[in-house]
Amino acid sequence: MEDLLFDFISKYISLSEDEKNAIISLDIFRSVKKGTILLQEGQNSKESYFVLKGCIRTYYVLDGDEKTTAFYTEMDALTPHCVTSKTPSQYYISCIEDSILLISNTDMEEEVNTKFPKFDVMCRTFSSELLAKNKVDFDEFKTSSPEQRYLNLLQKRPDLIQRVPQHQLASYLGIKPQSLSRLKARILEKDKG
Amino acid sequence: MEDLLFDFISKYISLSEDEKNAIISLDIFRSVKKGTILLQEGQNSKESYFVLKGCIRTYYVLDGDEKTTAFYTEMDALTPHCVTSKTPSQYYISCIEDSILLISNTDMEEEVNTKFPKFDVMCRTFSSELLAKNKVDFDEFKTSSPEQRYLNLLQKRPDLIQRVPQHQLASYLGIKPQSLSRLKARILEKDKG
DNA sequence: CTTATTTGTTAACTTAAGTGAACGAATCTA
DNA sequence: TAGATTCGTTCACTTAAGTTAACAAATAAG
Repeated sequence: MEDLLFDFISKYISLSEDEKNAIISLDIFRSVKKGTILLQEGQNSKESYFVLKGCIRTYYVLDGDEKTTAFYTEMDALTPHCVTSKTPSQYYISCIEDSILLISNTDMEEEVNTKFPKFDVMCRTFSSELLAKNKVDFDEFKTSSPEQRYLNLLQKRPDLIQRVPQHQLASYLGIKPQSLSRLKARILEKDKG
Repeated sequence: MEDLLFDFISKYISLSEDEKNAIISLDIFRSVKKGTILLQEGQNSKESYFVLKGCIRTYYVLDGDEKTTAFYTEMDALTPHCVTSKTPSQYYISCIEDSILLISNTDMEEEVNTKFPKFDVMCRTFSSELLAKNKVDFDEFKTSSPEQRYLNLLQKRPDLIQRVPQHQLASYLGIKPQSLSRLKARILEKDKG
């Protein structure tokens, strides 16, 4: 399982065996059961997540119902807003599949970054990459209709549509579950006709 | 005008007079006329922008019409996607008011960051802050209706509604200009009734 | 200053999403 | 495994956004 992480890191920096061992000795790999809530609304947390296997999602509870805003799957990283802002979290994070996560906390990161400065460089690169990606995703969302968003997702993350409950997928697409059902039926009709 | 920048920077790090002078000597302050196109679709650019005064917007041209995705006003920073990805830009950036911008390029930044390591630290902090902010904005967009988005904007960036053309504002809200007009009329009706 | 062009609004009509309810299928859970 | 809950879909109806067109107001161009 560590190999997955090191393969990922190797895209940014190269690590010596010593450095790899140092990371392993941090003991940050965690097996998390489906359904586990990693972060709750109102909570203050210093934990960041990196998904090695499985899927976690972020969601708000507004007027009593859940609004799913993101899914994180293999090789996705998530630093919750509350960690950077140091304010209570506005949203929940839950594990929707049995997963293997890398869970780090801010204090530990500072220590590692001091010990291995190139780690710091990697994180900086990674963060600006994520920012750019997030903006593009936002742009795509803004400039397309629910139907286009669904078709887009079918292209870019076809696995999500299979592995994620439809009602969660619906709010991720910014619509109601009934609208997603209808929209899918509409697309099927078009393909036939 | 430099003071605006240094006030902003002082929120992250403190600068000596020498360091301030070094920044000024980079000669990165630019006056830009309304209507100027800073970046075009298909272009490769290494320039990043920081708005000291005025307003710039990013927009795509899809099926022949403009889709505005963001407005950057005083103290907002923008590193276009093409700069980080090193691929041709998918969108345009234009100046919608006479503005004063700080325009830097990647090469210059590297030089400055080597000379003043604390600058590098600042950028890292700033970038992860922006990422967090961008995610929250995306979440808000996803979880709300066009009308809610408009009301939200009225709260958070009331100036935008005044200074920005309505048809650009409409696509920023993910709707057509006609829908924005209607939506505003609807809100006025409600306030009366 | 006059003419074009762009912009914002309104209106009538079409299309798609929201809402509330119903119902089988899948999935917990005891 | 029996009963309860959750989930996905369908339907009828409501509401709001998309579309096309028209027109006045503001802005730009000559």
